[in-house]
Amino acid sequence: MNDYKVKKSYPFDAIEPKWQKFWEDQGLFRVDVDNPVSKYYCLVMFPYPSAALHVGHGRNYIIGDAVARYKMMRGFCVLSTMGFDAFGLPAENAAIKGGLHPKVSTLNNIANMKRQLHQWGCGYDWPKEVISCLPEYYKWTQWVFLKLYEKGLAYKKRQAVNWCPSCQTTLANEQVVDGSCERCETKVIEKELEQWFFKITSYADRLLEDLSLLEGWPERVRTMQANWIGKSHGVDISFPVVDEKEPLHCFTTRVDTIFGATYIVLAPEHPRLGSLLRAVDNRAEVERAVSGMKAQDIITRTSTETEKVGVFTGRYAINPMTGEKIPIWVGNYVLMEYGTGSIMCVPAHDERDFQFAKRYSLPIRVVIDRPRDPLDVKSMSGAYVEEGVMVNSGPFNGISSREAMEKIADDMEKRKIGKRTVNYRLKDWLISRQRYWGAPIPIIYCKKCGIVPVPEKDLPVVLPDDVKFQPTGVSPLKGDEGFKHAKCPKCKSEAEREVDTMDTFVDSSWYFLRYLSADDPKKPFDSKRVNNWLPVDQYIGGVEHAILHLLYSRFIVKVFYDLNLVSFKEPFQRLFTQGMIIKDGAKMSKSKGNVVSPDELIERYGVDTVRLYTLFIGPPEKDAEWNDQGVEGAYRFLGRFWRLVDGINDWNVEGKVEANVLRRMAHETIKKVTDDLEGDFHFNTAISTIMELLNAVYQFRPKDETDRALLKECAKTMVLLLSPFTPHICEELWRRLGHKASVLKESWPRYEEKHLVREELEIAVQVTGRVRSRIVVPADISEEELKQKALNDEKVKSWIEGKQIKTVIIVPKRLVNIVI
RNA sequence: GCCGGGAUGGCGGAAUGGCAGACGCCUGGGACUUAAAAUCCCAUGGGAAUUAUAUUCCCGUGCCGGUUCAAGUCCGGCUCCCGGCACCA
Repeated sequence: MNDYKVKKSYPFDAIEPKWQKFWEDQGLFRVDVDNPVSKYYCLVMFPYPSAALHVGHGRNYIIGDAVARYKMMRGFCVLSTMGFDAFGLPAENAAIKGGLHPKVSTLNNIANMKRQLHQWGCGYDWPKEVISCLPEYYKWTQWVFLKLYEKGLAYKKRQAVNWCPSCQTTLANEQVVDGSCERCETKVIEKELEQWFFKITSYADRLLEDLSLLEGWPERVRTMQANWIGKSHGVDISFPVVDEKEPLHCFTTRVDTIFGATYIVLAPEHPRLGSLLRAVDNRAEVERAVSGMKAQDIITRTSTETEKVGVFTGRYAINPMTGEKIPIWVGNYVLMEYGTGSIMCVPAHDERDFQFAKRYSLPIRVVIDRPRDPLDVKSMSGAYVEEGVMVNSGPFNGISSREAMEKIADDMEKRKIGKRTVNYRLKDWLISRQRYWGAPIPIIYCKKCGIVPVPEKDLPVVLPDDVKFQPTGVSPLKGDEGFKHAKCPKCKSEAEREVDTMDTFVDSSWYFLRYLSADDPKKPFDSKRVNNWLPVDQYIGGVEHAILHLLYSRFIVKVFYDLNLVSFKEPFQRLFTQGMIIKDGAKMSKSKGNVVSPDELIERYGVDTVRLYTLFIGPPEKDAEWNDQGVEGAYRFLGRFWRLVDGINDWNVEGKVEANVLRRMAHETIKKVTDDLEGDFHFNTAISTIMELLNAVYQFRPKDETDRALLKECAKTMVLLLSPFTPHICEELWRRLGHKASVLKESWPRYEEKHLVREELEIAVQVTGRVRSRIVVPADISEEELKQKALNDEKVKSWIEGKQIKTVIIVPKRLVNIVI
């Protein structure tokens, strides 16, 4: 920032705090949730408490606040709430590095964020605030766990995790850099831990089906969710194993290619592997290769770029359709998480299998052919994955592969060698975290009674404050004897607590219900209230949450629905995902050092300027580049606006704009702004239309009382239209225009159709698609007259002279195209 | 790699298949001023022709091709960039 003082265009520093206090004192954002009349639940994704908000964060809250204010003016009873997703890894990591206790730093951060939100003029029903790291909240997160446990939807199983042997801790995929721990660079290994899961897979079908109910969601988010769930139909085929009783199961979506299955590949983690290798001579060698594959991370393994590596187990299976003996391999590109962890390989018709077969010289057999251009194995450079005609497939030869898909499945089901199944890519939700700063999982392990849930009356299982944060990576809870010690709720004997905490996504999967009963000590939420208020009318947040958070929230709500706790199937009626704010080509973040602090900007220009620029910067669903000079433009506009409405402007221009044009523009502006707010929240175009209106007003010179009344009407309209975006200046100007009540209590301006009508239109005249002239015609001209007028235009004449006119296309109110 | 999205002047962006570049920024010029700031007005995609200084023409929406009277917009094939990928939230 330059050090000279800018002369203020208007006294924002005096008016902004004044109106913030006014809204707060008047309780304009407080809602009596038991008496909703035309309710509107406007929800912004609650944030993780970071040290200070930058202008990139601001976009989310400013959009939410603009929507809430607009809906209030439309007469809705708007509930707009705020809370904090306060558990999480960064606060704990900071504590380990010698920083403050997570509870202290988190609550400090929350206090600062609340100061900033207030400073931004964002109105919330603060008494309903929720903070997920406080026992009053996480007591009920634990209750959610118990409900899922009762329903059989929470279970324990062994699962491989990324483990750093030096830090003695679990790592997220993002903490693994090139196979090593990001902190100490030790090689990361796979380790199996007993962990808690939520059975989201049993809701896979409903989560997929009900996407069709979500018409108010962006199509891309629905597509991403559908792909994430990844439903596929196929056949589970039993392959008998030579010298074994138990067959191997392979799931395939391409049963039509079964006659071309020339080998089988197992995932390195496949449970049958140990027994299959028992009697194999080079067992040690094979196992070494297998552990090498396990060391690769998932992203590398599934990449088609990564070299497919494998090892032959020395064992064989039987292709149940051909009766052939086919080898069983282990390969890095097969994942235990998907399907059955073993695949039948058809190199001629699957790209990955093709690469693998080439590398290890495994047989390739074409079973689906292209009739026009038959395939030849010797010359194939890749797999043929399209449909075609069956060949080399015994009784199925000659029919189409599509038809064969059904016939072969029927045949296999009849002979009991295969079964049609549905498979999902979606995995169960792993909720265990070996960390301190999260809600403890309410489970007790008793030597006699086994796994015993903590009874509801004993909740919350309180997170002990007095723990040691050490850089060993071991969860502080694990070393806390006082916490670990518990009495079995059933038999009262000595027992141990679960020391893992829950994934923070559990906290955030139900918070929108808690807002309605934030201070209720007896229950997590009130069914009657949530049934009145939900689904959320408008949910607003970052597109980075398009899959996980939204899917988990949908899942938990469906579980509550099944428990008769709520009467709605989906939590969020409409979803808006806003884009990120970019600075110098990268996402704004503290670590990249490209953050723009709102505090300085607010001091210099006032918060309405920052809000206006944030909304004007671009279409809100797209990423946008922050530009400090653009802020200046927003500030200039507000100064112009202020001077006009406050009446101190004595512009001395000729009246270029006529009264009837100005009136029409005013009504067009109301229509455009309203349409933008009712549609996709394109604040940028709404604001630019208001700017055009202001520019026109500056070109208008009132001549008489009628003109002055029109001018005043325009001023009033602009104050109301801008008030959701820049509420402080508008609240102030509204008073100066002589009104007593808050703009929020005012109703949204209406436009009149009769004022939108134009008397004359400018029509473009094209000659074979190129604009050659423009003509002004009466708005009610007939097509024939228009055509004649176009043909007789001087400029047009010179282009069509001596040419034959093929046809004339007329687009009403827009153009005439003369095709020669 | 897989899934989703994007690419338009010097910059952010605007455009129901129908006049590309609204609005804002930057820049240049002018008015006001002792001067500056602020403010107000005008110009502003690139190239060319004419000097009649107003107008005309040509080229332009990441790249290659197609459909159409007409394509930033639709179709096919690429390139590059961004988000998510299950322990960041």
